[in-house]
Amino acid sequence: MVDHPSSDAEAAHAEVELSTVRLQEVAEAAGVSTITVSRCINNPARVSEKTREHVLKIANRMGYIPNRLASSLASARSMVIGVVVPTIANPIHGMVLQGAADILEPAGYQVLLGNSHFSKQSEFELVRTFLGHRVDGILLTGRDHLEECLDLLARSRTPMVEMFDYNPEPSDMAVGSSNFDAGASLGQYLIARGRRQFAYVGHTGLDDSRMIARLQGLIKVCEAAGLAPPRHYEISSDPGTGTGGEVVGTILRDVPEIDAVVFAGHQVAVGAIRYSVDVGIAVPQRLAIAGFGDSPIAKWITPSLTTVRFPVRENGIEAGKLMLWRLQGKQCKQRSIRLGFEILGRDSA
Amino acid sequence: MVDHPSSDAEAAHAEVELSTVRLQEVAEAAGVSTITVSRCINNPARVSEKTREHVLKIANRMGYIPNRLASSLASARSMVIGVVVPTIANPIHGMVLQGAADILEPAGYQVLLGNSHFSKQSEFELVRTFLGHRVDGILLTGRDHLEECLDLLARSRTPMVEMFDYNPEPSDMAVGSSNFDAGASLGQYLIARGRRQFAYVGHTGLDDSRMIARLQGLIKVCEAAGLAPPRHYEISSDPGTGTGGEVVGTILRDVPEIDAVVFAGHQVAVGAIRYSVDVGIAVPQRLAIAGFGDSPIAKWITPSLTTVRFPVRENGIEAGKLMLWRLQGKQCKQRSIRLGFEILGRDSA
DNA sequence: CTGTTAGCGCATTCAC
DNA sequence: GTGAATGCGCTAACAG
Repeated sequence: MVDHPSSDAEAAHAEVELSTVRLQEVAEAAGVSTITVSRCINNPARVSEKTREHVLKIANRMGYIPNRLASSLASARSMVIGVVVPTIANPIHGMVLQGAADILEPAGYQVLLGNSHFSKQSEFELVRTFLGHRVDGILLTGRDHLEECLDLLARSRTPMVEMFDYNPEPSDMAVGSSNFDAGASLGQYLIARGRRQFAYVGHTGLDDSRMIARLQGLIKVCEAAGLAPPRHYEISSDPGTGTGGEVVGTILRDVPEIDAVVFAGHQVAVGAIRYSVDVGIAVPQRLAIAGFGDSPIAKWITPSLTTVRFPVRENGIEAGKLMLWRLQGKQCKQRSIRLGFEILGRDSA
Repeated sequence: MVDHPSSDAEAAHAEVELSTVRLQEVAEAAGVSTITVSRCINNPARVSEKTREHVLKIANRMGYIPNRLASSLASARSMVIGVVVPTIANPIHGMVLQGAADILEPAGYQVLLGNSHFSKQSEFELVRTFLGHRVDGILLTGRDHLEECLDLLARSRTPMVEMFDYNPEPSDMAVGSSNFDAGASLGQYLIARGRRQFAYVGHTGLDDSRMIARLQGLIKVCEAAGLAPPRHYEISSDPGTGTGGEVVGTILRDVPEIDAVVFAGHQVAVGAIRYSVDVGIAVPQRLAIAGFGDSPIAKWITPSLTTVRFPVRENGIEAGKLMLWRLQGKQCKQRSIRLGFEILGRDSA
């Protein structure tokens, strides 16, 4: 082994070294300028086929991995999209995220993840962090955000999509089903089947406007039908764990006239069915139980859960598409996409 | 309004402008050097309390958001951790991810997400992408990876944790339960309860070593007990959808002697229970059904599913902790953490 | 405790 | 089709 300063020949063998090969080293090894190497990777059309092949072969052999930090800094495009979900432990949001990632990743974008834990304040801080990373776009869950957060977003001119709730006048873009309408439809369904006295069970401490919108829809149809407004209960269990169904016991003890309980989610509704069966509350004869959101368990529990199905994955997909359109300058399409929902009338109500 | 070139006074009012305030502008407005502002943010202890307060107040008022691309480039630390999961639509991996994020985010790290879709090749490409982003660490799912992938990881000297499978000799770090042992234990449990002829149902086209390890554990105990090895079936349904349970019909038609079916997952196992009940296969009298992984549905279906519970969220948490330790230079702890599992003997087997 | 100098690795803008 | 100069915004290392 001769001990000489690094030469082109050596550089070409650097594949066994650290993957800290720089653009410049590739350029030297290939006998071209740095910008040519850059173009071979980002703008192949603007380089002759011959040089391109030559350069790419060398880059490959050297194990060159472009430094996207430097690239993003210089070009002001990070190819990263920040996504804020309340939690990924809940499969619903996992699927939204999956939908968005399935659109964005093939387009060359990476997803930077943030969990708001259902807190608008945390959401705001995540947005700040994302802007620090100079993300090219941001996906938020729901339509209810801190004003400062929307302000910041607007001033930074970062494209933003609100997912999972219909919003006809989004601050930027939005996609989702109307949770108000979903609540109203479910209420109508129950009323049509003879229910007269409702309870609604939400979750304490969660900044989740969707759950509130569902209740408001329910309230509206109660009013319209001349019924008493639903009694509002809140439980502190984490939605998604499926615990907290025992609340139906409390409800019936409080207000025995109640003949229908609507849960803000579906997991807890299933838990409530299970609890009711265990303690001998006849579902649906004595008590109707319904929820929002669907899953295999909702279908397979006995009695099966009457619930509202939302096109979950589509939310992420459409949000991703909206974002891509904007990023590619095609601002032609609508800014707000309304998705539907479906009342799944099963055995529990 | 006077039209004059930007002055310090104006800069201090820039909060209504774009959030493209630079460190230098803050420095000028505060009458200090850029490095001092930098230190106020990243190393407050090395600045006098007086200047710090002064500078931070101004930075705040100007709506300054540090550019982490530039920061990362200059400091060679991105404060980003790349995480590869097969899919986030599956709550199991969602919870692992959640556990990891819950540890990493409070420590100031952001999670860059990648979906491998159960493909080792995709995993490799994601790792490349992550390295391009100069992530400070990488979390992978499972212990089976492309050799080139591990090579690249090692050469880049990027800390890495393999999650969700026990690996006594990880290429870097690892955390998880032994899926082999889990398969063996479940097998023993079933054998002890009189089962003699097994079938195992996996999923086609998935690079998932965990599912294979479970089968191998099962094979071992069958051998040890002098039983025929389990018949191996594969279904093409996406695990997590819960579809594909009809396979038990095929199995019993093929090999009527089979008295126990073990599913690689739990969703499909529940689907199989549901199917069996529907078509009149007596569970567990005629056929035992068991799976891996737990969820409310597994407990609430009738008959309830005998399955193996893994400490899912702990996987993510411990992986996050291992990563943090490494990142903070505390290499004292073990490189591999073994988590346990629990056979949940319920009604289906 | 604070400032100066010198990059980090790449892409943009203009030349040729 | 290719290259040279310049800067993206920040921090490391050293100086004072």
